[in-house]
Amino acid sequence: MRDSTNEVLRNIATQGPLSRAQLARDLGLSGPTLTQATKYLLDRGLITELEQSPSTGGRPATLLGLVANAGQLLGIKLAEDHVVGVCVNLHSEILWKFEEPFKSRGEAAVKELTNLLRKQVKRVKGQLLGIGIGVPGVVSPLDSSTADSLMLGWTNLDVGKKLSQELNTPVLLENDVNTLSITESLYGHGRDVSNFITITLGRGIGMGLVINGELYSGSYGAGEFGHVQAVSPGALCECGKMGCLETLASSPAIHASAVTAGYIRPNTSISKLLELARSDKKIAHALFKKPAEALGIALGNVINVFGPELIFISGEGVGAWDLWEPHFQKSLKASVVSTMNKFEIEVDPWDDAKWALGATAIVLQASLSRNSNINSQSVEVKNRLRIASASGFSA
Amino acid sequence: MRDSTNEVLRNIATQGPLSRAQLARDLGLSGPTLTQATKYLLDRGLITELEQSPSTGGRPATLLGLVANAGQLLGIKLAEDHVVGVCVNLHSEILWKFEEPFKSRGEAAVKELTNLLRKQVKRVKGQLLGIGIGVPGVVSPLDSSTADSLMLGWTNLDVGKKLSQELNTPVLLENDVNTLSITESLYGHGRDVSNFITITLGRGIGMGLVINGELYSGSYGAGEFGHVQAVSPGALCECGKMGCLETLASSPAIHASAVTAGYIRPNTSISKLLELARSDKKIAHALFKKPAEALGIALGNVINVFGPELIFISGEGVGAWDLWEPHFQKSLKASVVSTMNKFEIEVDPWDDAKWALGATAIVLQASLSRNSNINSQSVEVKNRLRIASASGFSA
DNA sequence: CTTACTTTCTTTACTTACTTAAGTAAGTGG
DNA sequence: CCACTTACTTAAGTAAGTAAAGAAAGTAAG
Repeated sequence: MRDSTNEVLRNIATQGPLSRAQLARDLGLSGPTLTQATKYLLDRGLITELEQSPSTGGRPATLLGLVANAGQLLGIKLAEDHVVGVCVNLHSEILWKFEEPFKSRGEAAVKELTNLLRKQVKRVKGQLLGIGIGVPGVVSPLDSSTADSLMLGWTNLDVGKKLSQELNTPVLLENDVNTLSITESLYGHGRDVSNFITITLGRGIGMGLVINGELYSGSYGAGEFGHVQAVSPGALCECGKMGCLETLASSPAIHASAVTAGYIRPNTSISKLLELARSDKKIAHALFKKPAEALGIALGNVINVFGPELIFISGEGVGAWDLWEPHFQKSLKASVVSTMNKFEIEVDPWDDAKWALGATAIVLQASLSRNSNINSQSVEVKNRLRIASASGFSA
Repeated sequence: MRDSTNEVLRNIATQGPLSRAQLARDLGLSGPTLTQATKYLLDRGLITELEQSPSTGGRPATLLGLVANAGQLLGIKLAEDHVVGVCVNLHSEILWKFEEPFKSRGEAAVKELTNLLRKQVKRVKGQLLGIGIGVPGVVSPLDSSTADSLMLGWTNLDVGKKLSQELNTPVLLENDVNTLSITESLYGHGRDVSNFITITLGRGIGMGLVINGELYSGSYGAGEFGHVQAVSPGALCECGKMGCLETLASSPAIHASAVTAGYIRPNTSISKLLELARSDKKIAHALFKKPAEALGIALGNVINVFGPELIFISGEGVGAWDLWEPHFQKSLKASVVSTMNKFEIEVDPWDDAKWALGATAIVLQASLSRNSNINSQSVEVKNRLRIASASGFSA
């Protein structure tokens, strides 16, 4: 297959329906090359001709769009006690969702997950391209298979390989914040931005980095934003260090500080705590000023080094963003050097299914990306997309 | 010209003499392709056949090396009151050096620099590929021509274009810390490392980032490490913010704190100050503990986010590294998360000519890099290297 | 000193992935 | 109706790679 075919598919998938002429301009290719590439994709049923766009003085362009049912993807979000998942088509339209209890700790975890997913895989009608799993922890960038996660109680656990063998389907793991970053980079505002940062607030504080349009994974991992030192001397973090940002600004930390101050009892829920804070400005100030300032300074420092165009803020913690924002904005402004003060901030309302949706994006990314032939799983996903129509299932 | 030809030239330039067979293995190309590519480069006099490497059981390999005199480069380091420069051949051997007084402030600065460089350009025998200039400040990544520098008193000054027109030679500007990073990435320990960080200590505190083997310049610049917030509330920095790392750990800041403490008088030199600190442990402790700890924490936080393999520490300030190190190492260790604690640190002794040498590296980089066709200057440098032998000057 | 083997490099013939050139298709505006 | 524009197709050619085969230049063993 031609190099360009992949680029064409990628552009149609991410930008929506496009004409051949437009694709040629975007990709810097000649007309004939596009005729060739699109013929290949049309033959295989991956794309289809749609309506014509109105003429601009000459022959009107025929738009080409992705065939939604040429493939389906499963996206999973793992938590300590449950699993959320979605099945989507190539338009990233959710076909169905599921949520099941799951114990991530203990010997039987992988087996339980296997059985749970086997049920879901059976429900898929058509070509299943692969399963993407978002993990709250560190995933090896080499194989997208082994995971370390404090939250799940996993140390160097090769989940992906086992699942993939048992289910006979490509399985790709990725850090859950990174899946969110890829979603933004494929579909969100990050689509036409080459350098941006995603941060997530919640039980932990995470960061995903997109550099030159690609997810950055560092040499030994990246984006351990929750464990930058924010206060000195500070409290002991579960990572073993002192004064991490998480000890100050994670939701458990804020909850704990409210308990210590006597505003709530230890078993009061987070939502009750937020209600209380919204009803009493003094309490809001006492609970959120320090964390929000620490977050602003820490993020400002990353911006000074990284010079991004865009910052996404997400995670379950953004439900309380109104309480963070004033202090955060002030300290962020004060810590960023003036030449870099041009970035935009986008706060994304949090949604449980969105994370699972993000996990499907890593599979799609693998099938579309230029340089994702690193591991066997990605290659297999690509192959499945190519031969989709050959197996004769498509609508 | 083939895509591979550039890769071949790049590998020979950076790795030293190599055989065709070795290059084929390194680049993942077939024998015929290498025969073709090397024939092109040999015809043009850019490379030459050297001695044969001893046989390993078969036909011995013929080594191919860069022809030193196929091109020459000028590298300049600008300071507020003087200019240091070197002329090197393609082996990066220094042919001659110069140092001249120069007033960076005022209307006449560019004209003075032009005249000063014109003299040097005339001294070059052979093909001058281009002039690289390291600037203590921010250089626009778009054109490698306009510079902002507090230290030189320049705001948005388009130096490169004017010099290039007057001297009829490609001129590339780059931040001086970045030139150092490129030097490490081309010739130094950073050669086989894809993600590393360079920091410099001195009048300011700088940072260069190499990501995926390429210099990272951010969307609005990058590496403003001297202006991350290290202390709150902190002293006013010349950048207008409060509590920047530079207000604590730059050499003027340390000097000032020694004056305030009454150890020295305002006009005592830095070297006298270091003598004093080395003779009295208490003074060393009082002057260097806080800055070194702040540096350790700030760097640790960057490491947590970027996960690099290697850290270079350089700049005129490393002359006092023995005084920084103990406090620095301790706080760095304490702030980096355990999974990323695998990086190495290399402290580079500082040398005035090395910075100028670094400036030549950006020109060489432009002629060798895969994707440096962004601006006209880089393209011109490439052309000059290609047609070098055609003009019939070579040895 | 021949013979067998290894490794390096070159030549030839082919493939792939594009291109340019020329023409067809289908609209617009005078 | 006819010139003009824009979109797409067909045909032929080119650039840059590959694979296969062989020549060149060494080592190792009998």
